[in-house]
Amino acid sequence: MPPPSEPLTPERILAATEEVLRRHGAAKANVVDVARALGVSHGSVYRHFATKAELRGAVTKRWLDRTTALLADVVAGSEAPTAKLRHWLSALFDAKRHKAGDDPELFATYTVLTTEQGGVVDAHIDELIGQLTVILQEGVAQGEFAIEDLPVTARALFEATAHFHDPVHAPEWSRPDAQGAFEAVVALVTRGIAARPA
Amino acid sequence: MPPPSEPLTPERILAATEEVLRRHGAAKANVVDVARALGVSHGSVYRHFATKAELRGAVTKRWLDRTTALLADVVAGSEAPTAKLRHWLSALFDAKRHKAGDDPELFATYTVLTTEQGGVVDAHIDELIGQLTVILQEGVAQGEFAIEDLPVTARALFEATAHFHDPVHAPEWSRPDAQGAFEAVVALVTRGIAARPA
DNA sequence: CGGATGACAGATTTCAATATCTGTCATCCG
DNA sequence: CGGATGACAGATATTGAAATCTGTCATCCG
Repeated sequence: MPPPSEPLTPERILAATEEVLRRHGAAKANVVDVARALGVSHGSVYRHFATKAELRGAVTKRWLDRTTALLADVVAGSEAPTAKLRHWLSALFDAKRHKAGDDPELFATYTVLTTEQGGVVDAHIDELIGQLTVILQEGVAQGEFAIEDLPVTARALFEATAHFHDPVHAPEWSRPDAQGAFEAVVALVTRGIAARPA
Repeated sequence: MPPPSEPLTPERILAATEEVLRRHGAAKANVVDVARALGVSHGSVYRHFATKAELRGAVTKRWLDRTTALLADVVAGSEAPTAKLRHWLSALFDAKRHKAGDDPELFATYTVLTTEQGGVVDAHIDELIGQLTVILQEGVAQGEFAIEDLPVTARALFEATAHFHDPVHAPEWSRPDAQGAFEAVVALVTRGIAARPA
């Protein structure tokens, strides 16, 4: 067992945990394996994360935050509000669909993680709805959207498109008509918030 | 074992199966118990249903058809299209919410059944979307709705409201803000199909 | 003779013994 | 002395032998 060449940081532990999850799946990934991958005893891992659940929660947050960051770029862009909203929803659907389709095993692993880490997911969802709120706010300011209650509408938009981002619906994302169904829902909700021509 | 007082019909078998499912749950319900409840041998049950899966599928269909029938009354009513659409969506959400909330164990049982009986559920969904299509059709005819592709929009409406009828979202139906969230989504999609004032 | 029966084989589930894992902490090491 | 270690107790998961269930069919009964 070679001594660790670098100091043991939460960051290194998270990277190793991701790797163990990728290799062994959610059910068989355990703390001892993570420690072994790092060349330390499992007691050392517990110095940085109080429980296995906390460790898994941190990895889950990391995974979700990658999508949040991706979408933040869309929010920060300079498109017109309607285009930006469509872009944001497409980017969300695309990101999820690719995660699910490109590596189904890994996606299944993270589906288990998100299911057990409800709080982390709730925070992630709140962040996404926050991004939506920003886009809607811009649209109202520029006269493209007519919205009474911004936070409520942002949440409604998110829930109305759940079919295309909630992992429980992942099996349906690979259907041939998924893209068409997505566009139909986007068209529906987009019209739902559009300001009527003055 | 008293001889059956009435002839053994699919109908009687289904009623007995429902009862066994209610008593024992989806995991422990078995064909022998159904037969015992009817006072016959399990071989006799297999004369009417080829497999256990077929029997469970038939019970599942029955359960789903009760909701379909309920909603058909709304479709057959004489409300104005927008009101009828809201009424139909409310009735669907209410029916599901009550099934889930009033008897959680039974709901869990049928959740297992619907999960394993994908085809039966798909047919049920197609029926519901058919009902939606009728309402939308009326709305277009009466000038309340502006819709390009009727079947596609009907499906989009159904998917946009999935949060409030898909059993995978049942845990969220008992949240205090569920009704408000529902109304927000309904408002959103209703505006999305409304004809613009001429 | 048409329909019900129950013994049966193979598939599935249950259960308890066994093995592994989580989380703690007294001890060790640089 | 701060951080790593690994032995340990209780919790959780695995395993395989035993029990139950599904689906068939030769036989029986009215």
